Amino acid sequence: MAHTFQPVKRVPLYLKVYKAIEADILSHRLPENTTLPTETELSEQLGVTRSSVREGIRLLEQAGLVGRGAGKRLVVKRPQAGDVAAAASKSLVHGGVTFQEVWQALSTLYPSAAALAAETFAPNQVEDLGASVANLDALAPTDHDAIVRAAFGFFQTLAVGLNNRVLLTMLQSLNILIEASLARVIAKTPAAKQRIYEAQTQILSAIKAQDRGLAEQWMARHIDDLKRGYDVAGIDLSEPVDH
Amino acid sequence: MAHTFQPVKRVPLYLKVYKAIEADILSHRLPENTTLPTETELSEQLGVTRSSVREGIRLLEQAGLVGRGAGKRLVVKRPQAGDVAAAASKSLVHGGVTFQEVWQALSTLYPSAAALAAETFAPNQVEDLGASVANLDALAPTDHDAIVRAAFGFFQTLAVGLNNRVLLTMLQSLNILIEASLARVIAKTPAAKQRIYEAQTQILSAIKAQDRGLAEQWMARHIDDLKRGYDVAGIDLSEPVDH
DNA sequence: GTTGTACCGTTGTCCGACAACCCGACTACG
DNA sequence: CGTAGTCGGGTTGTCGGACAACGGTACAAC
Repeated sequence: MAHTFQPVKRVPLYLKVYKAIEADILSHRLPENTTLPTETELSEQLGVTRSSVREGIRLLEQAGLVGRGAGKRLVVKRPQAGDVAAAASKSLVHGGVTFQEVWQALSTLYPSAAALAAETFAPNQVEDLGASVANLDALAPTDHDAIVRAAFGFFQTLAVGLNNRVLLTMLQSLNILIEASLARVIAKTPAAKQRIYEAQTQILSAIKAQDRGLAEQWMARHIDDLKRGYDVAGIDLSEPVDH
Repeated sequence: MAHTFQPVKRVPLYLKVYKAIEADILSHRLPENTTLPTETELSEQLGVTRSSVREGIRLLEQAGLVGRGAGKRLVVKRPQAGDVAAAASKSLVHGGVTFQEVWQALSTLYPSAAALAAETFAPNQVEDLGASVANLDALAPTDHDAIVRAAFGFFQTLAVGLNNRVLLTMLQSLNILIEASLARVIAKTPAAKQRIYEAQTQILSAIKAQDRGLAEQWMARHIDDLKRGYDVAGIDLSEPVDH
């Protein structure tokens, strides 16, 4: 086989600036909450103009590695699960994923997550979940916005309770992806509150009883039930999730 | 309750530039592969200096919404699943997630994914999976790098075959998160190739037989087995995944 | 047909300047 | 004493202009 050459890579300065600072952050040479030097100082230390430094900073900013602190100085940040989830969801939406794909992911991930919760939840976490369900129960069946918030509150409490940032990020991404559309569906489904309440109650008691299989089953049914609302509302599942 | 005021928001121009272009991209007014105007033209159209435009462009760049095309002009891009997964993994690593969390996520997600594969895979997809396993089988038990690549090839083929970009993104994130460390583990485990081969063969035949439960079980065992390698290698699972 | 050359448009980088703004210190006033 | 003005220094945000580096194209030369 003939030898082929790699294209030589020329790296713009602003990218080098980004890489340089990123490396120091990822290696913890710049710990969380450190305030970075001023742009002028950075430009002196790195030997490039302030313009290039600023362009590099924009990249760091968008990557969630730094943020503006109290004054205006840059501060090293660690990305929160919520931020990562939001960014990922945005990209996925823009990538054109369909409702079908999101629902399949929900059906795949959430039942297993419920099973895990049944196994690992401490009594006070079960209590939190119970509070979430009670919160839903107290609402008027016509207050659709509040019902949606409460329904997601249950999922959110469950996700947070798993105490696992990887799973949390994934579950939150899914939540974000369906939240908007599910709100529309619930607004059109008269018995929504009742059905959600019953399903979540069943899931709750399965988790309380530490019954993996049951929690998984009921969560699967719950997701399925929510999904059915889309058919009823006439939403085509093969369409991209909109923004 | 006393009335409280929202902090007044001052939006820098470069952010407005970002939002403006992002909005046009997300709404498909700028479809994929569109070449954007030159920086000078953008600065004229938007009424700001080129510097501000450039800072906005860096944000778009990092968000994966645009990329440099053939020449050097900016081209509208849609984020690929791989990009999103890479970005998410990076953030999670920087967030300090532990091996424990990653493995729990793997054990939660992959068995369900295998079950889904058993249900949905077409014969030619099963064939692809089989090729992946055969590929592994052909390797020398000492060629650790190749074994790692082949093992991940199986996971990758399975993830792609699901034909679901949401799940693909999540599964790929997990792959990236353990890839480096798993390579180290496999290098230290003599019987690694054999054990991986057997597990993946079992999973394959379960999928071929369209047996959800069996595929799920074997995948769970496979993941468990891989995880055990960490204990043997003396890696503390409560430590953060390193970079 | 390949190589050399010249030109042009675009990006990358630099410089210098200034307005807007945050913050701390200090003063004046009630 | 405490609150509201005022001032000055430090920093970011924005501007404009300048030029080198590079990609692409067109054309001539070998």
